[in-house]
Amino acid sequence: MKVAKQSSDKKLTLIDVAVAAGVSAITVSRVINQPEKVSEALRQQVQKAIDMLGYIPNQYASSLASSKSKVIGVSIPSLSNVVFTDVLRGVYDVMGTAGYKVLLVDTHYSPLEEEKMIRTLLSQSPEGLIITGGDQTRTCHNLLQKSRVPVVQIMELLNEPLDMNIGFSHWQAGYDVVTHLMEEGYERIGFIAARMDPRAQQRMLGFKKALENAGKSWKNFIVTTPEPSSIAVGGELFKSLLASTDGTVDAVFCVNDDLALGALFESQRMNINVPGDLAICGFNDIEASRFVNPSLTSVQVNRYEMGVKAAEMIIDRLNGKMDQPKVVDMGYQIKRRQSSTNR
Amino acid sequence: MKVAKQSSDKKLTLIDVAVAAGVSAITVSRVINQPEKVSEALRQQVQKAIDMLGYIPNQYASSLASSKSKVIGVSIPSLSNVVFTDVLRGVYDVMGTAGYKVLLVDTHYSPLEEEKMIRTLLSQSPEGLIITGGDQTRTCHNLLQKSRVPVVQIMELLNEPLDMNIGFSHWQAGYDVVTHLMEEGYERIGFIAARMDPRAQQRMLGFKKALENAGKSWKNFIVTTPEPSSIAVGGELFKSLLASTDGTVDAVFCVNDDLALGALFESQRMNINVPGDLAICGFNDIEASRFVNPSLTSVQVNRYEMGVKAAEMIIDRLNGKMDQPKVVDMGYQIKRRQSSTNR
DNA sequence: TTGTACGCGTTATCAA
DNA sequence: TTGATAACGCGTACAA
Repeated sequence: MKVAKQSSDKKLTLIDVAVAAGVSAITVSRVINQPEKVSEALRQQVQKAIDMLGYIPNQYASSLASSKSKVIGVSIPSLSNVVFTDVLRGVYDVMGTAGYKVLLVDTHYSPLEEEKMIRTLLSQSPEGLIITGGDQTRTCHNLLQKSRVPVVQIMELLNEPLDMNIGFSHWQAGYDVVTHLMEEGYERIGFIAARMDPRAQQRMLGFKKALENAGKSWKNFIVTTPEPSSIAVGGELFKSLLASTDGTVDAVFCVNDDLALGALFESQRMNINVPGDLAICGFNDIEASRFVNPSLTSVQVNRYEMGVKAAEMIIDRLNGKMDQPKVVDMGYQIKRRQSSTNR
Repeated sequence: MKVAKQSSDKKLTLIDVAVAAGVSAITVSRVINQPEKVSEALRQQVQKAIDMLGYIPNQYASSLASSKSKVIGVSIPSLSNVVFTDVLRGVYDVMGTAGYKVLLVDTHYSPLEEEKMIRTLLSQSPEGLIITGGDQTRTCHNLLQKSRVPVVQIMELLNEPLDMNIGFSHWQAGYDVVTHLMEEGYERIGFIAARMDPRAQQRMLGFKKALENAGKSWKNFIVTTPEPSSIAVGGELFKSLLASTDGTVDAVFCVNDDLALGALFESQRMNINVPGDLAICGFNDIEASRFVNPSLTSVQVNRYEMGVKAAEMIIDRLNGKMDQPKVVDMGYQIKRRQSSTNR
């Protein structure tokens, strides 16, 4: 026997609302999705029933029927890196107001895990995908291409984007940092990096090339570790660099600001004068870099805006605007601060 | 005319795979979801077809039919606050390995927005929900209760949890910080805070109570702003506090580490000796606090573990383990460092 | 403006 | 172990 208790265990459906409001199911559907197509009177009547019952539409049924998921998949390598969460904020803010849900996955910097995660995302029939960088597995690229879902690859400029692409040249930024240091008169420039993603690799290649172009060797002046980046690791790497260069290094390019802060704090403890005896340069320009003493030279990128733009690129595509550029260079800016100037 | 091209535009379905493998749809379904119920031979045959076609199941159809979404909803106030992303990592790591997808929403610290977001989450038929704190709207609480979805409220201990709850007492932590400062001999203790969420409020109440219990007044010793927290704002608030106390303040309890770093960096620029002339104490114990010079006293909480535990509480519930505790006190620890000791 | 019939892709149920 | 059939809850297409 079917009893229509208000707080029954059964899930509320369109039909329950329809019965309560004395209309048909499709009318309730319209009140929710295309209210302008329902007369004022009925709309209110139905809305009242919806509120009274506390009805919440079943998104699965809706998506299945309409083949519209209103879901955007996002894949980032790490949740604990402000670089990615900054971009995420931009994505969320745009997607949220545009009525899209964001399904976020964390790949832990592993292409294999990323492939698994992207399978997960695809099984949700996302209308768009925002993924980080270009080092996906071959299988993953195939899946993405076959899916025909709009994809934006973010964070770096790629040689062969799958579809759309927004980022900047990490290679050039690395090159420019070294150039800046040399212009400031530093001559023995070291490089420290922790677990390197493809973007960190690019920065390092830019670093090497700049030194080579200046006729310098980087032998013994690069110290890395497979550990993840942190302030602690930055301090350790810095000490290693000092050791491997017999203390002759006079500038350190740190592949990110966490490492740079670690190097700076460590040099403070060692009574090394920054920038007098040593220049330090970071990457990403997190807030602390601007306020620490001495303030830290770093490479600034508009990450939030990158997220916003990536989201907009997806939305434009979904709205049929096919004339938009598929590749966007966000650029970057070297913020010259005390740690590498005023020598 | 229906043609079965391999790279047709039509989406692949179970049936396409079934046809390719020469079995029925339900068998393909079983290969994917309950492989042990299919004979070895058929399983391989079907798996080959799946791989060849690059079939990806439609999660909406699956969820609709099984009324299992394998989705967990998570609601946090901010994506740009490491406090929440730390917890998130724990949630993602556990949920990921348990085969759940995480639908994450950002409420921007607004209960109204949160209500909207939680509606969104509920429309995805989540099997569990992890939400931040207890200041949801009345309507939101009703929705949650009606939904009968397992809910864990995180970050703080609540008087009346909706369901499950994990966190710690921010009030007590605030009280303890002040006690610590007084034990170290500081007597004129100030408090600075930016836009305060309920947890920051609790810390402030603990601060006030501790001063009152010591027979002290906090008049003029509290400076706040509705802006969001940042290092920059920390510096500003610190200067305001100096002004409002005529420079007599000898210790500052900052409601979080960002503000504390701002206060510290600012006092360095003003040549104020920390901890000699001034103690600084933060909250959350982010990594920088441990490494900055002088190192910063702060309140440490195992946020990652909190996320892990919250996820496990949901999963236990889903697995029918009803005997688990519904409230978990994560506790906290005051990390006494240079900024408030060695006076 | 409102309603009817049907299909979306999968799984539960039951039967073979 | 495998398969046929009927849901799942909603939206589309079309009709009234």
